[in-house]
Amino acid sequence: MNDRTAIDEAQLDAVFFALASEPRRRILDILKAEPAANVNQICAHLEAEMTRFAVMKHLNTLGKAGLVITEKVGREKRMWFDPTPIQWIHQRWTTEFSAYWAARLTRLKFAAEGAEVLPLKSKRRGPGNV
Amino acid sequence: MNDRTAIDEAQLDAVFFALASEPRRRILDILKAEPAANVNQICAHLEAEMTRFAVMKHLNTLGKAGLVITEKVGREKRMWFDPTPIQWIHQRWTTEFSAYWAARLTRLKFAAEGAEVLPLKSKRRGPGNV
DNA sequence: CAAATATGTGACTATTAGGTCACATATGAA
DNA sequence: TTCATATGTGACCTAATAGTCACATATTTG
Repeated sequence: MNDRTAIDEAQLDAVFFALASEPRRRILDILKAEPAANVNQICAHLEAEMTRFAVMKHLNTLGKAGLVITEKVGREKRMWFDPTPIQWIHQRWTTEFSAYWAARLTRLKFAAEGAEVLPLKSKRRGPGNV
Repeated sequence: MNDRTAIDEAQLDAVFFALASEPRRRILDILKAEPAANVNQICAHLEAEMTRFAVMKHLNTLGKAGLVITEKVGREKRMWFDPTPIQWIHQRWTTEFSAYWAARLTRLKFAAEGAEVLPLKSKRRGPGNV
């Protein structure tokens, strides 16, 4: 396999969703600064804002996104930040999107020369689109 | 100002949230392939899956994230994909996270040599954390 | 003007996320 | 065994999202 370029859309959803939360990004920052931290150690940083249960839910979300890996050690759970999913996205952006940026310049130049960007010929149903 | 490095956390939330949806990413793809498209033209690509109103809500979400810019032309609204917010994130990842990747290798090497990764000395309240 | 087109708004429902809590399990230590 | 620690589970409530629809506005065209 080793298919590093194929990106599952559902996995993308999970990663973006996990990152779309300031508390969860904070948790990743904590795990970056304090690798192998357990649940309570992470909670210690967020005591003022959240209970242990909320933190556990966030950790679960991050785990489902593949951004946090865990290892059970005795009665505690050690956790690490895993940047692999971020590398996927990074790759997608540096390929697909950088190609777009170049093409975009071309189109803007084209539009600046006074041409119609796209002909308007939509044949939609009446108002309401029902 | 021209402060390209400062990233507002709320704006980050908006961008990640907007990208955490397969339909919204599809809309961005459509806008990349069809710049200056109006609402109905975008709807034409999603007719089977969504009504016009749902598409408008997604466009609104993308607009709040700064991923789509609009221009009113007569009675229609032309739209473009704006990759600027993605460039912010891209920058953050290529600086902050690449620094972490290097540090992580160091830590894994350290851990592999048999050392305790972190001393356990949490002094939390009893079970339930109430 | 009247009719068709392009878009916008507010209300509504169903689903889901965020957060808290009571309670349960698992492990280590005295 | 007894107790404290570390984590897990399910229920619960509130708020926010996704999607649909009836209706309204603005603009072009005949």
